[in-house]
Amino acid sequence: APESPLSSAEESVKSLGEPAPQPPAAEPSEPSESQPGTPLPAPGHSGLSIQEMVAMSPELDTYVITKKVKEVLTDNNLGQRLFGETILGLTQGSVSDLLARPKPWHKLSLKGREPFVRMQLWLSDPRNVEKLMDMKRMEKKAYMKRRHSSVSESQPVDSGLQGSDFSQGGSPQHQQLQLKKPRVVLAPEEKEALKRAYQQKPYPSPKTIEELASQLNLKTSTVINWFHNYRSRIRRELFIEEIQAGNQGAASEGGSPSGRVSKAGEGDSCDGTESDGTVEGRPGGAAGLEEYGGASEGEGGDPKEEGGPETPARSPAPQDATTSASSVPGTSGHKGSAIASLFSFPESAPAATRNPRDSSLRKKKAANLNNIIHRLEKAASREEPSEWEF
DNA sequence: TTGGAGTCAATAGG
DNA sequence: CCTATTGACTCCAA
Repeated sequence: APESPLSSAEESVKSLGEPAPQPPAAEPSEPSESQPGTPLPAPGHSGLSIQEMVAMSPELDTYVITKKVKEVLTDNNLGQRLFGETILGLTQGSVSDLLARPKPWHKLSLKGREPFVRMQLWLSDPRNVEKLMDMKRMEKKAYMKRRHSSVSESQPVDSGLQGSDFSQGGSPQHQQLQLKKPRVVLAPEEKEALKRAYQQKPYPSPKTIEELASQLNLKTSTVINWFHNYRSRIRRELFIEEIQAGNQGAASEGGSPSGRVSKAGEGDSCDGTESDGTVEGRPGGAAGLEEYGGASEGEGGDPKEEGGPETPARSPAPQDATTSASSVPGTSGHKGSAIASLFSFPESAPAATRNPRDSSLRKKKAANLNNIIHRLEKAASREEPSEWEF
């Protein structure tokens, strides 16, 4: 068997500065980066680059796509690493995240949509699994080979120094100095404290951050990063609930028990001691305490409905969950233009009516509200307040 | 500069 | 091995 003639390029991606050639045995050390150079070298056939396809891609149902991908991968014992590296050009962790918490299409940036377009393309490739399995075999073969040579090398019970083995490729990486930054791991209590601080003030001032840092004995940058990450991840959970809400009737064929994404939990603000009773099950009704710490207040509390910070109204076109057959239906009139496969979700849209928001997630929305408030205050204190257009 | 979006990559569990 | 989590980084836009 020759080998995979597949879109080859697919992986030659990242060419520059990447240790792509083979699984790193020795670390490539410094992460430096040369410039991106060719962003996406893997257009595959049919001319246009992925970016172009992303640009003209119709709205895709990220939830359905990831669901399908997960199914195919697990059914065939293909790992996220392999899939990510060869098909998406992403690392395992990123793939895991993407598959577990896909953001709705309309909330994704152009860049963020790329992986989904690639997934859709992959799903519509009749030989996708076959190709990946080939890759898998090739990797194993390479691994075996490598292992062998190294074994034979270490066999000689020589005395003396252990010659550092050179990973071929001859990068000069020398001693890495173990200055590899140990990776901060926040203790559960520290996280608790930070979460508590977040509930009071999702957007702490530099001063507050400094205080938190010193109180918790953390670097300022760590606290800053934590807030960035936490906000970002909270936001994402909101998106997910949004998707699930819209994608109710998911009764696909036998199989996926559709894992609940709920996680919730969170201790309440005041005093740590998780008073939490046995809140079992669902994202149960959380007490929606939403008082923002200090700062302004005295709102003329009108129970106003909160409006999403953005995208006032949208019509995600609820796709039917059970999207069968990935292959492109009749559409294929033309010489396999890859784009066609992006339009493979013909089914008419059931156009369901948005049902009232579910309960729960109150807390999260509160944080979101804080977000808005924060911006308003910020705007107010700055230059001419005049227009608060939203 | 600040915040958001995407990712990476180390690491914790299976 | 594999997958999930998560602190840190890179890019970008305002």
